[in-house]
Amino acid sequence: MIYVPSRMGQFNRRALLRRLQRLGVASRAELAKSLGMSQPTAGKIVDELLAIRVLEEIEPLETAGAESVARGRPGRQLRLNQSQSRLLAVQLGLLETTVAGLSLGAADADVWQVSFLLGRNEPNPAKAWEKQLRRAAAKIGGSNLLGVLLSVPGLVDDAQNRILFSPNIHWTEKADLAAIVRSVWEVPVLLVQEERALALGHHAANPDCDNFLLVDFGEGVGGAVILDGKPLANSLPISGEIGHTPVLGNQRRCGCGATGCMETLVSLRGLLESFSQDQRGQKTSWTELQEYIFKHGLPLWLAKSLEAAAVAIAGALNVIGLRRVVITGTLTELPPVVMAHLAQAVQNGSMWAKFGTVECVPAPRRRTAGLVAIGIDRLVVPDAKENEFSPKISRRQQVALKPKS
Amino acid sequence: MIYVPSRMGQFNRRALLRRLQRLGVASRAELAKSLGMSQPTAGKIVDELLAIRVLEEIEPLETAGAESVARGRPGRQLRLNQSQSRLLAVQLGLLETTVAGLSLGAADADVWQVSFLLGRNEPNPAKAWEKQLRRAAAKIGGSNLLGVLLSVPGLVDDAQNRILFSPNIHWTEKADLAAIVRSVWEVPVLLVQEERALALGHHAANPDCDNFLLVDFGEGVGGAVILDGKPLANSLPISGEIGHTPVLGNQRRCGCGATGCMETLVSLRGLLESFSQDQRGQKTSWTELQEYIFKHGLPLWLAKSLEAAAVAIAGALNVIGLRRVVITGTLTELPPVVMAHLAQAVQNGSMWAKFGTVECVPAPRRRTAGLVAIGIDRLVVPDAKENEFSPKISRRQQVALKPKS
DNA sequence: ATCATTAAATTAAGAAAGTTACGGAAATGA
DNA sequence: TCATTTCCGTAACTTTCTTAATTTAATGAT
Repeated sequence: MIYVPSRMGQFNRRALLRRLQRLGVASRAELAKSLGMSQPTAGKIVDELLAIRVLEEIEPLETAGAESVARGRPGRQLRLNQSQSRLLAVQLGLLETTVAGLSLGAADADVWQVSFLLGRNEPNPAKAWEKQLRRAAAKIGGSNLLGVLLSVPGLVDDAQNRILFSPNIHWTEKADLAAIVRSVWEVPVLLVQEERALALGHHAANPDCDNFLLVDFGEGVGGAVILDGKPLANSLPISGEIGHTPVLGNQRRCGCGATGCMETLVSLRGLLESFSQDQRGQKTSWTELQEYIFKHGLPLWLAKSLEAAAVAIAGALNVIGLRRVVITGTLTELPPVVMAHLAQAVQNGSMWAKFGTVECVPAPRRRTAGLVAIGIDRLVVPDAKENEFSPKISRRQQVALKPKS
Repeated sequence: MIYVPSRMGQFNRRALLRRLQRLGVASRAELAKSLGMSQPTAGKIVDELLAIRVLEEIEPLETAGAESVARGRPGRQLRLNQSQSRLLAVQLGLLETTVAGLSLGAADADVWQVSFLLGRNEPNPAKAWEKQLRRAAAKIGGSNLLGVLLSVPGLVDDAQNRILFSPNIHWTEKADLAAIVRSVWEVPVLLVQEERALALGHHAANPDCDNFLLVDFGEGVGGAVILDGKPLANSLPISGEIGHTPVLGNQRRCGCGATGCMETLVSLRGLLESFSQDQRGQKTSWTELQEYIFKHGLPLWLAKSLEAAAVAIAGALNVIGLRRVVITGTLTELPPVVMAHLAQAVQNGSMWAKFGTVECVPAPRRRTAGLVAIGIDRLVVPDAKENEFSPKISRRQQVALKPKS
């Protein structure tokens, strides 16, 4: 009744969840062996997670499909609970907001259940958004939820769980989005930077790909870094803003207020602007650009723009020490020659290329998978962060917060 | 006799050492409070570190200078042992190698005790180096050593404790430097990337500066990142190679084999080359450049070169999420207008500048302090790395390594 | 059919490293 | 001289891990 430490081994618990997410299906014994922990420990953690319905046991019938030449007692196979939507994903877009229920085992491509639009000239956008969100909530329901993951473009201040800066959706900077969402569902809410979700989604889909830089091309250009399977983040709220790396000689004004940002060249709008200029000011569209490249190959302006992007990417690779770039978004919709040119330019600027290969590959956006990964990491395991500098941090505080006896 | 876990709380031990290094002098109670651990725990760790002479207690006489208005029993003040050289630092330079004994409490500017040169055209440089090193060892001695820290330029593969690539000192790539040094002193040897040592040294001297990018200008241009007080490093051996970020439009060949690297413009040689070109091919020297800038202000070519460097720096800041750059080396020896221009250019390209200030400050090189920090972290606390993914990693292996009973 | 074999899961016992609680030690000030 | 305050160490206890032993559930051979 005196000593109230943090809950039993969150590290091990989190590690086990991550490993199970990676393996898909595994028995207690497999988990224990692959994590290097003892069977009793893995067993206890599994029991606890089963009790709160985060995991589920699979009937042996389901897996009987695989021919099993096992010798001893077969392990009871486990997986993340897929039977229930325990998480809700909300994606805030430029105009459209989409909402979906997600099971912990979900790792599919993005499938949204409900969506709504917000008028551009809404007088009170925060209020309007909340109203629409309530309507969506009524449609979707959501019982037994662990929490809501809110994917947002722009800078997210993790510590404050607020949006710091959003050049395209300014009203979100003032509004407390997390509070609004919490008022609707009354469960924990996490704001997640869009690109971070994408990067974690890619990681979930490619578990062996543990270190990479993801760059997403769309309205803007944003990035996120995964290091040893975990997002690169520090105590400062900004990261991954690769789109705002300046490009020497570029004079375009950026939405962020600066001049010469890389994204003014290779964002959707930037590309179309360049294309239009190249076509003597004619109005142009995305499909026209696709066709143009398909017919005439890579125009000079695009090659230059890609090289500018590659410089920023290669710089990031060199400083952080990476050898893999994952590209998502609009750029992957253009003919392959575009990605090829970008990849070559990245290769040319990358230190790693001198010792091996530097990969630069396109990939689909897997926002929901990334949100689920974050949800599992931050919502399933009850207790909060554990800082290496004070491993047993906040025990004292916990005593104060929830006194026992 | 069955359960042989990793030694008692390396995390806490390391944390306590780091904190003491930061505080300089502290009592057990102060350490416990500032780390958030209980007094008995801090006391036990301190006792153990005193026993192996890593810490020492200070006679109250020494500290009596400070007027103490303390109320209760005064704490027994502790500090890192300064009475003995427990670490040896070896700095491998382009031609010169320098060796120094360091006490754990040392945090002064670099003071080397012995140095020797290696001829440029040595037929067997590794052998010659070893011979010279033995002679230096005879001079310096070194008893009761915890280990040797070897600062090297170029890419270090931490996992292998080997040099991967060194454009200027190629022979080190083939030779196993760690083995050579170990054959001389017969204690653990750690290879440390030069810039990482500098960054940790800056951190040791400025404990409140927990997140920054350090860029060192010299023969080449290298960098290192400190995140939350710890060097940014992942499982891949390369990082901090900011000097090899390509610069759009730059056609100079770099020692690394690529074309257009930023360091071809702002390294010592790069600056002099540009200066010489600007002076119509006249041969020039560093002091002449200093005087020229002092007299005529910033020449256009230098402004352009600085802006190119700033782009690479700003890109790194934006991606990693930093707001502070520390500049060391040759660039800080030029008139202040140089740093001012660089700082302004970094500011212009940095995302953080939109929410607050971005610092870009010169600083002295503090190699030894950084090496001591690494030594304390990796040599004093016996057991090796602890991975979050398998918190109890290698316990089983330890049983195999040192069986008890 | 029964039993040995094998591997998974559980139970039991114990070690490590933390915690709180308490008491003695060493200073100051009334 | 004594009350007060703070530091430090000891004792008892808690959590969470471990190893070791046992039980359970399957396969294959006699």
